[in-house]
Amino acid sequence: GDPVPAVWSRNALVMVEEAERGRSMESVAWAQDTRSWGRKWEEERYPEGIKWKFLEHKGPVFAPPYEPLPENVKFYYDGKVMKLSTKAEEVATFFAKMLDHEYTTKEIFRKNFFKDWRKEMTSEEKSTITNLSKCDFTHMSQYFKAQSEARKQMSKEEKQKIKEENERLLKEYGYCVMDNHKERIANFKIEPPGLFRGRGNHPKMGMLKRRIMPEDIIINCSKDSKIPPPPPGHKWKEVRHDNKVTWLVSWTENIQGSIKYIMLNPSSRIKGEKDWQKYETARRLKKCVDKIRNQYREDWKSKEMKVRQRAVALYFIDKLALRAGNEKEEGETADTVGCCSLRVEHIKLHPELDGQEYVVEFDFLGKDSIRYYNKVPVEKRVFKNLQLFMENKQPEDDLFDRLNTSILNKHLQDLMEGLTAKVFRTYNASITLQQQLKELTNPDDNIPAKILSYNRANRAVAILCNHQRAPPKTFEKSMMNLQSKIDAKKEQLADARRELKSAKADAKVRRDEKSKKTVESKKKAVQRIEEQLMKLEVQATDREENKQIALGTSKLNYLDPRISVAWCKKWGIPIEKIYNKTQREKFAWAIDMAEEDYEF
DNA sequence: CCGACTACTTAGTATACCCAGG
DNA sequence: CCTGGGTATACTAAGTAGTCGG
Repeated sequence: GDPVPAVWSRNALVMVEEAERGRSMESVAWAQDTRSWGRKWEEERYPEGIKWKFLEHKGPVFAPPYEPLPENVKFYYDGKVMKLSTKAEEVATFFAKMLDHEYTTKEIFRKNFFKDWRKEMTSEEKSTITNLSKCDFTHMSQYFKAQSEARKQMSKEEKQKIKEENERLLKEYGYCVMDNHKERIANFKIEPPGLFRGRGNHPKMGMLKRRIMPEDIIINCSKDSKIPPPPPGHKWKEVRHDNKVTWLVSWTENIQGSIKYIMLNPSSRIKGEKDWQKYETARRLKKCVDKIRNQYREDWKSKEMKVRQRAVALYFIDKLALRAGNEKEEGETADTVGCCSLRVEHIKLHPELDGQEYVVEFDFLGKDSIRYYNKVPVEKRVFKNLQLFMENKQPEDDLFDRLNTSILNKHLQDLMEGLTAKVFRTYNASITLQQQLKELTNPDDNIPAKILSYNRANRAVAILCNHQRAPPKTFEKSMMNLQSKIDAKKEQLADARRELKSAKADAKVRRDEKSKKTVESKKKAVQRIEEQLMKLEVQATDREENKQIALGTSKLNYLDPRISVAWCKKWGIPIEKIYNKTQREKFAWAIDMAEEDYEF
């Protein structure tokens, strides 16, 4: 296999040096501690399930306390001014801040909000405020708009002050020490209270997300570390020392009752190693995917219904990169599905469609309520099986009634160690990128054209994984701007060509050095403008093709970064053209280890 | 096998920020 | 120097998948 990337152990030293250059006593102390821990052990492997041996951090940063509105900002009920209690006012401001958003017009949102708001009211408020439609938040809303406007208009000095305060916070709370590394924490700030905004048609939208207090917080750190003190006058819910998990802080959220965590940044050793491992698992799948494909094709003929369903579902997961589709609690979340949870109503069978045989039409809402719509020709056996699965069922019945993700994953585990449904998405995404890069990269292209090819390869993956985005609000406008830039450039080019022509004619007559030189410089100018024009045109194509497709998600989560690094090395593309700073930090391990001949 | 619980990855959108061009 | 538009980052919701106890 591949060697362990040196980047993590090297980073540890770099981080220590950086800390030592810091001015505050605090950071010097940290640096010294870090170094002594660094001596304790060098990058050793841990026994199964152990995630770390030493963990020290400063605890979370809590949301700023509520600041009551100034006296002159009024709330009106039924046309009359009403002074709200602090608690009721705070919740009202959450609604007022969202007044322009479509959410606040939705029936469920309003109902949930009003119900939770009433819980925060005094008994007098409760008896007065009985109808949300009679509540007038517009003055509050205007006040907040003015506030954010004022924030934009702040002087440079004021903005600088805020920036410095954020930096201070980051420096103090944004890092932890895990073993011999000083690591960046991903989300050290606790989520502030507000109104829950689910995606899609979420039954809980508008509910009050309550303020998290120290008493809700579980701290996880090692016994021999400096345990972070709770804010004065408060206590932690619990301090534990569990080195079988990677999180530093957790609390239970009140909307779904699920646990939220504070964890490390993707640049950290613990996340990076896991990421690397993920792609290694996908590469192991590459070695046996043919066998697995043959196997599930055989299983389409099985006598057992359960086996047939499993085999058809796996075919979808493999061919269409569908998600596994865990069961969800009905009524608790938006109604979305993945492969195993598909219902009869989500597919249509067309024995023939647009000249193709055996077409399956998919139409369902997947993760984040993003619509998956696709017409796919399938093999006859798959088609016949689907007909069988749908026999005597209602639209709302499960398509794969004998199957769930746990059954499927158990089966996959037998086919390959560590294989689960999601590995297929990773595998197919990465292999597609590699193939597309081979196919689309033209060795004679210049760098911008090669990058366009890269983006097209990336886009093929995003389409496969159905990574969509709302077209940016400014899309049309920015396209028009770009087009007028292109037009201007074309005119400039025409001018330059005319000038070149006349310079040539001039040189022919004069036949002197000076006019020859002029021709040369005019030639250069034409070339330069041609290049600029081509760059703009490439940009326009790229942007148009990207209108509704999000490239970021696949780049960050599905594409083995070593493929991209190798491609950059092979074609002499600076890595900065492909990965921004954050991405380079996350993929430091890959940048470190991949050579130009890397094969996924 | 099931449901509850837990830990972790993947996801789109809102907002902050920065820099090119007027 | 200012502005606006485009990119980077922050945010947090919504998935996957494992474990455990009955």
